[in-house]
Amino acid sequence: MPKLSKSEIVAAKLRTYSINKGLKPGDRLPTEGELAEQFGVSRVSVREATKALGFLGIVDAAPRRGLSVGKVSMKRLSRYLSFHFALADYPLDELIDTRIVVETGGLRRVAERMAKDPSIYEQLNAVNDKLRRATKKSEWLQGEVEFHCLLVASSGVRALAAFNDLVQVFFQKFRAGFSKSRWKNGIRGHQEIIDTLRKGDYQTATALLTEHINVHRDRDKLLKKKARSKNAAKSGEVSGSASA
Amino acid sequence: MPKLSKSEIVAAKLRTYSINKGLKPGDRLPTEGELAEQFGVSRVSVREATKALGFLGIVDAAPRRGLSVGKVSMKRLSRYLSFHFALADYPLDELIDTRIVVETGGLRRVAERMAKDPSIYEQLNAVNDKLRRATKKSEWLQGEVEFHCLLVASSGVRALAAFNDLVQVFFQKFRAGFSKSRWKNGIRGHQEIIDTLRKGDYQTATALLTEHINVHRDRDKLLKKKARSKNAAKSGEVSGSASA
DNA sequence: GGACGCCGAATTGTAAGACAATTATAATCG
DNA sequence: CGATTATAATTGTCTTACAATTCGGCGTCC
Repeated sequence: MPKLSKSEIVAAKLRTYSINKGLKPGDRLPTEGELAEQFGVSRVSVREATKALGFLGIVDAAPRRGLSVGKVSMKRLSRYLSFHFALADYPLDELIDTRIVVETGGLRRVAERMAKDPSIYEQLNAVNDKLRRATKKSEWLQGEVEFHCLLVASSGVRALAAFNDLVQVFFQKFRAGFSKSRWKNGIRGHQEIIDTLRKGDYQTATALLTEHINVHRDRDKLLKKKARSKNAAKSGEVSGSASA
Repeated sequence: MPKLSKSEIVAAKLRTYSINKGLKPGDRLPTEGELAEQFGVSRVSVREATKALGFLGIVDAAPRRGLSVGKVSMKRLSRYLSFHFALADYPLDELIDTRIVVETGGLRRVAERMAKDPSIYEQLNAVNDKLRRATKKSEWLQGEVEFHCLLVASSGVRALAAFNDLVQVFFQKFRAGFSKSRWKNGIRGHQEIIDTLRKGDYQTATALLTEHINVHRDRDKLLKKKARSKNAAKSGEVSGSASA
């Protein structure tokens, strides 16, 4: 159990403070100086906490205006996470399992809401259309994530959607090496899924979506096999030191 | 475009630095002092950046060892999702939906793993036994959360478990007013669920668990009806400290 | 009387220096 | 050779100070 630093404690206290006061995005917080006094730490420690939270958009700071509560945006989070993907490896199998649980778990509600509100289908359709028009890989990657996030968000279960945003960000790197023929397959799969949902058949849609996500699992196995045979050839890899 | 603060610039430079050097988790970074000199800023600015990245687990810092590239963990990121939860204040219905999706979503894997490893059943059983011996409400509350967390953790999908831990915490306040007769029912429900899982019948277990969680939904409707007629003042009782 | 600009004060942003806390490495002793 | 202690390097925290930014009011000019 790692000991928490003061700035982390301050961050935690800020959270409970926000909860206690029932603060909503936009509400003002005490100034750094007041927080320092209230928490019994120096302004530096408070700053390290608020600054870190500021990176994530959780708090907003400006001179003279002071601190205020921001809105946590997964976009913001993913900005700082993005460069880390190349380095960190979360086990793909578990990520896929997670995706399947979260995405398929919302499907019944998506179908229900779709029946009441046709615009949900239209939105999903629009994203998939945009995906068809994508030419650059970056466009496609973004659209792919957007589709799956919108799908879960369409369930109306916002907590689930927030978590899913995060998972998608983690997953992004595995999508990177997809060939163009796979794109087309994926887009067809999306269309099948939302069309099936519109008919109210969420069970078939669940099977389709599960298959759609499981494609990555097969791909990963191939990659690993390749890596193994390559590794067998040269087995003396030591990572370089970091100092300049 | 908002002007970037120096610490944000430092964070960005750290990114290009890491990418250029091709660093992997565990690799060492220059010290705060060296970075400050290299980037032409004070150590304070460097610290604000590394601290923020440290919150996310992207960098790891320890005295004498210095800075190193860290491994991003779902658990770590869940801490920031908790801010999201705190600020968003989701209605109970959505939390229940979330719980159902996450907890039932893991059941198939729990059953599979249980077949291979009987100790999983034993552990769940032990927690439920402890629950039977509980006398104080606080004991029961803790045990209840422990059971549901262990259940999801038993699926072996760690990201899902991390998220579930979070949901349980936010759900806890709704459990507070349960009567003792409900306890007994809940414990019987737990037993049924794990016994059914041991038989490998995860589908029946899914139905049982869904029902078990849905009990809270009914209760909430009653409470709301009462609250409407009373139209009482709101009580915001949340106390907490930084958990380790 | 109203719009415009300017000035001052409050607050965050950045800096430098010092010391405490922690821990990896080296030195020492049995 | 192993365990223990000493040392040094590095982060963690505090204090103080000042620069940068911006909000609010005040005065001036039309």
